[in-house]
Amino acid sequence: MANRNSTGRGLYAISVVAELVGTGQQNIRLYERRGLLTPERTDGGTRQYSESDLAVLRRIAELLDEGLNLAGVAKVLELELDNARLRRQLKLARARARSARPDDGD
DNA sequence: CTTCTGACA
DNA sequence: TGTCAGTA
Repeated sequence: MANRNSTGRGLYAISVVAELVGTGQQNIRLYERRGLLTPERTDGGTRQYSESDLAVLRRIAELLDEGLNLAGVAKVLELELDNARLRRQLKLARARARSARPDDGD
């Protein structure tokens, strides 16, 4: 598996993510400039990409391939994050309702 | 490794 | 507009 730090996230340098995603380092830096992702930085300023950053980059490649421009990709990513947050919230709310009212399940 | 600039489809 | 090469 990938290298792991104390927080349990695998870390990658931009050169390796570029090869994994199949794009150039320059493009990945541009995506960051456009607000599509925000990788960690070392004290020296070097980008450290996590496993989730890698997933986002693969998603970006997918959306670009479908014909979206970077502005559109940024919107989709934002909405997908909101959607994931809402799903987690709904799951919790359902669990609370279930325990408070046992005879009326889903 | 970083940033910026310019050429190309 | 996004990608890629070259540079400081």
